[in-house]
This record gives sequence, C-alpha cells and structure tokens, in this order.
Amino acid sequence: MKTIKDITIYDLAHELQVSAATVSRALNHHPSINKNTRKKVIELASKRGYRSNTFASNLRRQNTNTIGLILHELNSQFMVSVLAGIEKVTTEAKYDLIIGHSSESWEKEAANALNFFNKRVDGLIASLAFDTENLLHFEPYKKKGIPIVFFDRVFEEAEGAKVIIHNRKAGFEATRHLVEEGCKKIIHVTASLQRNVYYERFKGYQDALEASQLCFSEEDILITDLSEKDSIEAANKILAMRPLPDGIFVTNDFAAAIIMRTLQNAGVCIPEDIAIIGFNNDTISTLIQPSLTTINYPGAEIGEIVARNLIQHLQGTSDLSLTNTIIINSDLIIRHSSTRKNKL
Amino acid sequence: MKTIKDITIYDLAHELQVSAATVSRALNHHPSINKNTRKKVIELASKRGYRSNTFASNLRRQNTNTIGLILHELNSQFMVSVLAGIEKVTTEAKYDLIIGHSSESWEKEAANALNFFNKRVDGLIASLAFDTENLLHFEPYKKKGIPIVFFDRVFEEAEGAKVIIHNRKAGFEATRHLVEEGCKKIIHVTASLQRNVYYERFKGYQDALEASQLCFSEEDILITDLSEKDSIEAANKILAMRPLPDGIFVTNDFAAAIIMRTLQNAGVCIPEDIAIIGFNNDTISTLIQPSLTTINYPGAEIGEIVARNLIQHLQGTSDLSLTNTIIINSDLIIRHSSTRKNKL
DNA sequence: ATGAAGATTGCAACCGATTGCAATAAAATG
DNA sequence: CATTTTATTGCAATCGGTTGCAATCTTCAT
Repeated sequence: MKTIKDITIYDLAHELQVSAATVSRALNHHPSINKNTRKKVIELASKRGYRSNTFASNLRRQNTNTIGLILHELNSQFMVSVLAGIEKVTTEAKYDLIIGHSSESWEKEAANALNFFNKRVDGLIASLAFDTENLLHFEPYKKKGIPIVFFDRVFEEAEGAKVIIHNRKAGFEATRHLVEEGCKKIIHVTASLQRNVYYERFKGYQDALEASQLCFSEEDILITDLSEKDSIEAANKILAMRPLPDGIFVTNDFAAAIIMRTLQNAGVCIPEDIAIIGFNNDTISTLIQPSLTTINYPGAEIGEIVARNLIQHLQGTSDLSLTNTIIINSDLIIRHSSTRKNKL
Repeated sequence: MKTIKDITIYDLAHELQVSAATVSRALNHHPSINKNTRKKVIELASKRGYRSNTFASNLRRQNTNTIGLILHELNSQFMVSVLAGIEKVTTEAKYDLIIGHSSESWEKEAANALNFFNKRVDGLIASLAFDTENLLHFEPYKKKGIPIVFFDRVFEEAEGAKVIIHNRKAGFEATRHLVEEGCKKIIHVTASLQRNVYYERFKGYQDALEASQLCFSEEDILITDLSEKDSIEAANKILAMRPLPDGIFVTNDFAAAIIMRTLQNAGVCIPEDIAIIGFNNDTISTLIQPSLTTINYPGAEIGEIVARNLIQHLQGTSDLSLTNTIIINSDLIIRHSSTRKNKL
C-alpha cells in the first residue's frame, strides 16, 4: 500500500539548480526573491504537482491556524446552522476547522478535547455534552493559554468566554404565552436541571408562574432524557394526572412532537384540551399537526459571534471579550399548538 | 499571544537522564523498554503536562492516520447515522476523522477535497453534492494512490469503491406497494435524474408500473430540488391534475411531509384520496399525521461498511474491495399514509 | 578603476518524534 | 568460567520546510 513519493522543495530545488531555501521563499512570496526565479519555481511546482507538507511547516513555524470545534450533537437544525455560521467566519479568516462530536457523552468530549489539544489547535469552541459535570478535561488549555469559547451548553459559573441565549427569558415568555392563552395548570417537560440551558428555562417557567400568581408544584416538572421513550412516558404521566393539565412547555421540539402525538392518540385535542409549546424551532415544528408553537433562536448568528470572538482574541484584537458572556435574544413563534383564541 | 514553551521528549529525557529515543519508545509502549523505565517516563510526562507533537510525529512517520469525510449535508437522520457508523469504526481503528460538508455545492466539495488532500489524509470517504457533475477534483487522489470510497451519492459508472443501497429495487417496492393498495395513477416526485440515487429510484418506479401493466407518462414525474418551496409547488401541480392521482411516491421524507401537509390543507384525505410513500425513514415520518410509509435503509450499517472497507484497504488487508460496488438492501416500512385496507 | 550599497541566493541549524542498528549489561547455558 | 542469548538503551540519521546570517553578484557613484 505504498504511496508514490511526494514532490518536495528539494526536488524542485534540484531540478532548478537552486537551493531549497530559495524555493521555499519563492513559494511564500518572500520579497527578496527575484521575480524570474519566483515565477520559474511556481511554474515548476504546479507542473510537478507539488504540495506543501503542512506538518513540516507547522513543526517549524510552531502554529497551526486551526480551530477545534466540539459539538454535543449534529442532528438538530440549530446545531447545523451554528456550524454553518462558524464555518463561514473561520474560512473567511483562513482558519482551518476540525470538528468533533461528543454524541452527548462526556467521555467522547474529553477524548476530543485531548485529541485537539495534541493537534495543537490555536483555539477551541465547545458546547458541552449532556453528562459533562466539570471542565477538568479543558484544564490543559487553560494552562497553556489556549483560548476556549463555550456556547449554548455551558457552565455559567465557570470563567471564560460564553455565548448563550437568554434561556430564562425564553422560558418565561414561553410560559407566559401559555398563561395568556388561558392555561391554569402548566406542566414543564425538560431534561436534567444540571445543564444550564434546562435549568434556566425552568427558572423562567417558575418566574412566569409567579408573575401570574399560579402556584408552582414540584410534580409539574417532568425530567426526561429527551428520547422518544422518555417522552412517551412523560406523556403517559401527564395523561394520568387529575385534573388534566391544560398546558405543556417542552424544552425541545422533538420531545414536544412525540408528546403531542401520544396525547392525540389518547384522544386529547391540541390545543383545545391541552396547549403545547416547544423549543428550538426545528423543521418538524411546521410539519406536525397542529403546527408547533416554539422558541426560535438564530443559530447562524450565534455561530458567527462565537467564531468572530475567538478569532479576534487569537489575533490579539480584543482580549477583554474572552471574559465576557454574550447573551443572544430569542423569539417566540406562535403557531397552532397553543392558540385557542383564533389569534393566528 | 505567546504560548509557554512546550515540553518535548528531550526535556523529559534530560530530566530522567535517558535518551530521547527511550522516552519516545516508552510513550509508545514499545516492547523493548523496561517496565520501570516506562513507568517513570509516563509518570513524568503526565506530571510535566507533556503532549506529543503530532506534526513532528506525522512528518517522521509519513502518514497521518487521518481519514477525510465529505458529506453533502448533515441534517438528515440518515447522514447522522452514517456518520455515527463511520466514527465508530474509525475510532476503533485509531484513525482520526476530519469532516467537511459541501452544503450540496460542488464548489465547496472541491475545496474540501483539495484541503484534505493537502492535509494528507490517508483516505477519503465522500457522498457527492447535488450539483457535482464530474470527479475531476478527486484526480489528485487517484494520482497519488490515496483511496476513496464513495457512498450513497456516487457516479455508478466511475471506477473505485462504492457503497450504495439498491435504489432501483427500493423504488420498485415502494411503487408496487402503492399499486397493491389499489393506486392506479401514481405520481413520482423526485430530484434531478442526473444523480444516481434519484435516477435508480425512478427506474424502479417505471419497472413497477410496467410489471403492473400501468402505463407510464412523462407528466407523472415531477422534478424538484427537494426544498420546501419546490415541494409546495409540486403539491399544487398535483392538485391541479385531472383526474386527481391516487398515489404519490416521493424520493425524500421531508418533501413528502411538505406535500402531504399542502394536500391536506387543500382538503385531500391521506391515504383515502391519495396514498403517499416517502424515502429515508427520517424521524419526521412517525411524527406527522398520518404517519408516513417509507423506505428504511440502515445508515449506521452503511457507515460501518464504508469505513471498514477503507481501513482494510489502508492496512493492506484487502485490495480487491476497492474496485467493488457494495449494495445494501433496504426495507419498506408500512405506516398509515399509504394503507387503505386496514392492513396495520 | 574602486569601494559602497543593494539585490539575490545559499549555508546550515533548527522544529520534535521515530527507528534501524549498534552497544552494553544482565541473565542463561554448557 | 567462558560463551551465547536476551533485555535495554543510546546513537544518529531522517522526515520537509523555515529563517538568521553570511556570501556572492550587480549596480552605481566617485
């Protein structure tokens, strides 16, 4: 399985009867090289199919121009647009991007972090896995002074740069919307409150109940892992409640869709009997019947902000920013799953 | 923005009064190193926060242990599971994976291919973008003998390894199912027939019509770009047909869902008036009402096969395989959108 | 013609890890 | 005790590109 030997600057140098140093300088447009020489070198290089050996170059120059990105999952609409935003900015700035995804597992996240560290990324962007409980695996970065920007899933109390949406406000608005639609008993289906995003949305839910003088009860919170199985189970728990709730705020569109289907199969009318609101504005939200009211947040924009922030830091343009938390606003998108008063 | 000097094997060697060679071997678990020495080296390495310099290592070893993966899109269930399958196999085999996505654009695909080539990936896995019309951008790989495995979206006539599903058979079975449900006029909504997957499904559709002695008409084929906009337009064209068709075979679940919604909004009953079948078995297929009959094909399995094939080739275990086309079978999953005879 | 300034190019030492081969020390064998 | 075998370790070259400094060649003014 042998690869044909690559062309090196030495081969070019030999063929042109000049030194490797000259070839190197010519290829890098070094000013002290004669125009004719440079032209000859470049022509021969392309003729011979020369390609620079990044490893040798990086080894000598001691930087990689590469940014690592660790995602917890790739399948949501939101993540894809974040990725697109990051990609746009990084390629514009001539940085390479290497992507790792943790599949929601802390272990894989740590493995990716270590791998990227060894690959000597200049900076890191990360959204934490479902079960990540500390940031120890990022310690090496801190020690070496390699900047990290966290987004979406973060530890809010930890130091460092973060870009997040205003989850508490979003949770508040989602819940308030249900209240305004006349709901009196609102269930909140969410995931582990250890994760900032879910905790904050939960707090927003509480805020809204309080503001409306509805009482909050521990039993109205259903914690799931957002899987199909857990979502069905949550729906069944809701069906067994007496009195039946009249509103549900689900922390994710997919789970909301499953719950809605399960309730409908049990004969519940949406939104008449129970109003439902999701979170994320995933594609499915417009495809299910009734269409799902949800919270939209601008993935591409978040991605761009995250990447721009990191790159500015890398280039020394701004330093301050890395200690900041940037909070992005989100919008409530009202569709049919929650509207009882013919508002649409 | 200066990084503190990194620890090298020379630093470790100096501190332990051994040679760099010994340190290198110890860290790589070379058998000829004394257990105690190895232990000491490894301990000191972790104590000093040593990290291997991948560039030096790659430069010396002349391989990168990296596989490039070019996807046309990341947002479908199918692609995510393919990715998962590939990742599973590659990480097991200790290969790194770098992912590029072309967003269905030939230009980005070519850029990724070049980039990965310069990064010296050991092998490449690719599914072609929507508008890719030739494989010229992969020529450098062929010249250098870097193996490529194509999957799903391929040029069937081109040489090289391919892993695909039996699209023609799947198209045949989908259409036959509609016929068996009593459909007499079946529309096929698909994308550019230049792309092998769509062409083959179309041929399967034709086969099935012929087998059932239904006549085929050019006008029953609607070509779209699978976007929401085009899908709605296709649905409207269908609504305008006289007589109204009684079956639709759509080449993708998302488009099928959009079409179904549009038809339903126009008062068409699914499946009573028109039976619908999709393709892919995406998550949405069980979430919409009625649930969508579709073709399932095992993404994870395809991913694993693709990756295993490439790795075997890289390790010289098998050589033959790279000239082969591997065809995976798919299953018809019958749900409510197509069943008129209470079969479920 | 001659020395100085400027333009080009080459020399050689890096960057850090890997590895074939030789060297040495320790253990086993006769 | 001599000798072979085995276990460990070190030497030094190598991967390919970059770069400070010296060397050479032009050019130009005096």
